[in-house]
Amino acid sequence: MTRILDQTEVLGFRPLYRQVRDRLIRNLVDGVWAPGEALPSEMQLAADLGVSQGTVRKALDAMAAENLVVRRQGRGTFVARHDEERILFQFFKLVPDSGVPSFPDSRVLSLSQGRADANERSLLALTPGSKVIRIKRVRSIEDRPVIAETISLPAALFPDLAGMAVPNNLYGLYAMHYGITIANTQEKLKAVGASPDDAAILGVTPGTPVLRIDRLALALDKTPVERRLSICLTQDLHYLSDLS
Amino acid sequence: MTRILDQTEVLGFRPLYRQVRDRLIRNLVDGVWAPGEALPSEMQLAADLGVSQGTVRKALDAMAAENLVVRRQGRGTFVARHDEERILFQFFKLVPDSGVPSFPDSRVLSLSQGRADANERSLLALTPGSKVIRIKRVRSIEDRPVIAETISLPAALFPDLAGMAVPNNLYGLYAMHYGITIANTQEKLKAVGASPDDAAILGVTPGTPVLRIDRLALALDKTPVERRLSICLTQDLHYLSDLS
DNA sequence: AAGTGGTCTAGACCACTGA
DNA sequence: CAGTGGTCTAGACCACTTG
Repeated sequence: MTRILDQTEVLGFRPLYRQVRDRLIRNLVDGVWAPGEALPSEMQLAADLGVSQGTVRKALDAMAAENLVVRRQGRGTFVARHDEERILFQFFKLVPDSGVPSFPDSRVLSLSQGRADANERSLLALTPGSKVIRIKRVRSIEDRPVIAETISLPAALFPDLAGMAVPNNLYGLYAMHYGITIANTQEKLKAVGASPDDAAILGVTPGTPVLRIDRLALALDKTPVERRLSICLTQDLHYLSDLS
Repeated sequence: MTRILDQTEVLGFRPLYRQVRDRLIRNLVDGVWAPGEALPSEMQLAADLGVSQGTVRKALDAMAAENLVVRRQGRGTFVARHDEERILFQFFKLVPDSGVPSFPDSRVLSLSQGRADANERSLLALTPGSKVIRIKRVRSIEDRPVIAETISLPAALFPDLAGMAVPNNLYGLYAMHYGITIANTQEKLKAVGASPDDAAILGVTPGTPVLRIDRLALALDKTPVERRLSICLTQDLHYLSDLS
């Protein structure tokens, strides 16, 4: 592998370690290294790319900060896996008022396919007429239904999904069967009254105050991949947000 | 200033750059450098502390990642200031559904002092009988009241606060007059129905779904400093949470 | 031009893991 | 024990700001 060149001319300046990082992320997107697999060692990568070990280190440290890889002293650098523990820690912010966070069970209510509506088109960057897969499910903690969830996926990205068993941990499915890694999510929260439908699903009266979480999930290359609308009962739960 | 010694013996290993970081944070807590002021240059600090420039750099980079200092190429490293722009970006997550975030105006409804209740004692780590200052205020965006807020402060940390004008930006006041820098906050969100009191303040009917944000703010040294209970109307606003 | 932080390199040594 | 990532150092050069 030959050395990457600086391109100081136009775009202002892109540091070498940035180029190394982008190149390694490209490899992740392309599935060169599978989730859970070890990357080559720093020395190896440095030799391959024609840069110093320190530069590779800086790129890998940045990727570790983005939760794309996990580094373990004495063992190596590994592609981050989308197992439940990681999802729980990274993306699932609803925790019981007293007690430890736990991954909720889920039961699928319906799975259908149709034309994307205006909202889905805008969020998922789809063209008019594009199809989306919609999954509606209810999630329970300690056997009590607490989340009614509607998930919209671009059908083009997920062929044959309709014929598969829908697992509890969807992000694991995206990674495993479609090679799509969710890297970022953006969530917009509001308090609203429960609609009759959602109220029925959750076993409360319509109009009950519920937390409405509108999540958009992006892949490694910033492509929008999933829109998820969650209606949450927060009687015994809260959404935990740490800022610093 | 003499070199800091490793203390590998007991606690397992504390890297040099960590010790440098802790030492610099100690200086921030002690007010050696005021907010907005420039720290000594990397070379200067390295000479003072008897370590290499690279080690100082790593410590400062870590502090920049924690938003404690701001580094500007060609100018220097500055103690982070608690001006409105920074607060807006760092701690204020409520944004209009369409449009740019803006800092809300606020009007104080009451300011009183009393014994901390059980909840305040537990959150603020106070002993029974400790006094707290309570501020109740309403905050408006574009002249519409959208947040009813109750703030509890340990009276011991904020002498004479009752006699001061309460500014819109409280964290600026804490920093300026009391030398207390808010470094982290933890927020717990729930959807609830508005109480009669809050409903009256916000101009809605009791029971209207509102977002309840229970915030605990910590100082640089992890001391709990402020508890803030915000009741928010989210008809035209949402709470924005970016995860990665 | 001088001074700052930012990048990149090279090399030594340390801490941790697993065979 | 060899191999990995983690720390620390020293030095060269680059990009940016200010005078």
